[in-house]
Amino acid sequence: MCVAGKSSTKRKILELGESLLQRLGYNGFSYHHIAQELGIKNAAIHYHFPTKEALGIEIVQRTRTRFTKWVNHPENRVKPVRQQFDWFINSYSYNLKSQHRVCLIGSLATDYYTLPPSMQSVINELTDEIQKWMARLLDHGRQSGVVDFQGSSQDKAVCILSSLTGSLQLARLLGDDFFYRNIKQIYLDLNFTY
Amino acid sequence: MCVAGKSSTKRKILELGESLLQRLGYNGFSYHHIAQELGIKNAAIHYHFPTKEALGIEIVQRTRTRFTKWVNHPENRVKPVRQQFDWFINSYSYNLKSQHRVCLIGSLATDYYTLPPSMQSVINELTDEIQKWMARLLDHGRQSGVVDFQGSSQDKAVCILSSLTGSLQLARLLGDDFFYRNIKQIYLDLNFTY
DNA sequence: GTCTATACCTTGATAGAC
DNA sequence: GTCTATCAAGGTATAGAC
Repeated sequence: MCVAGKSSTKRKILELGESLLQRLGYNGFSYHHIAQELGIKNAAIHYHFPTKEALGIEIVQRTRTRFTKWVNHPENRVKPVRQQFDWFINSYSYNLKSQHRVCLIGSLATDYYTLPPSMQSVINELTDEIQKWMARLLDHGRQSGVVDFQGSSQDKAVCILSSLTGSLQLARLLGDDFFYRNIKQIYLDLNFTY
Repeated sequence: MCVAGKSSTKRKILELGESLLQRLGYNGFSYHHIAQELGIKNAAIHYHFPTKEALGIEIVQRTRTRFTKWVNHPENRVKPVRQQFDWFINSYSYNLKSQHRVCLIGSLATDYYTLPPSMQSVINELTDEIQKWMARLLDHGRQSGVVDFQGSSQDKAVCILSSLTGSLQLARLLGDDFFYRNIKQIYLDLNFTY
């Protein structure tokens, strides 16, 4: 037992599960993958997560908690738009560098209609939260003259989030450069003043 | 037997397989799905496609053939840039309208590391061909003054392809409007002169 | 070309000992 | 918390009759 948070094993399962989910897809990884890599048995995982669904939900909620915490942290809320934007972009670059993971949302989106409804719900909420945050950030940036672009902030946010999701996936087929080209173009099209 | 092309059943399997692949992912559909929906038995599918890998490859190659044929057709090659671009965009809209399919490439990209190497190859080739075509189209469009954008044609192509791939997926979570907002923004950012 | 029957494997999940 | 043992279900694939 671990008083302050999850037991070591539980945390390891969550982290590896997240990695596998992003590397192989929800239907592409199994408890066996986890068991083998952690040197434990199938049943041990079921002790921490009774069902695969339960594991999946906690993986998503963990990501959401991380995002919400960062975004709402007083220190970060007052950061320049550029810095907040960079932080978000970097989280995608991190995925690319970590064995070419695709983003959690994209991974679950392609498997969406094979997922239990409970998982569909949590991934919806996460995505909605990110979308709204990005639209607000762009709007704020434009009003303060830091960025410039055509159209509504929401449409621009949609476009950027989509291309981040997609480029992480296509980079698997066409090479890392595909992702970095996309990033470059995104920054170019935002006309940052500094 | 069917002299001019595939037997009726084989074609039905291919079409349904493509649909299932784009709706449920490569690891999310099985021969049982196909058998049930077509009212045939498991073994009948194996007669036409000895392995799932063989089926997957032919689905991808069919898509590639369709693309190559359209793009290289003399009639289409001389079409205005705008019309060629619209055709491509519409093929994505069609996926959205067809039970929220994601694009074939995006679907296989998330499952990429669980796929047999032979499938990885064909999907790579398809994607590369599309990417190059799009870059050429944008380049041609800019030189003839039909579109205007910042940066290289290749980077812009990467950005557009990525966002199309991603928005089709995220529209499953956040609604069809997500996809259409992306389309709107893409056109806006290209500054078509007509 | 399609069927029945079946082999074999992987998967998610449970029971009960330690 | 972790193990052994086991299960039922579902997956791909094959053999052979029709």
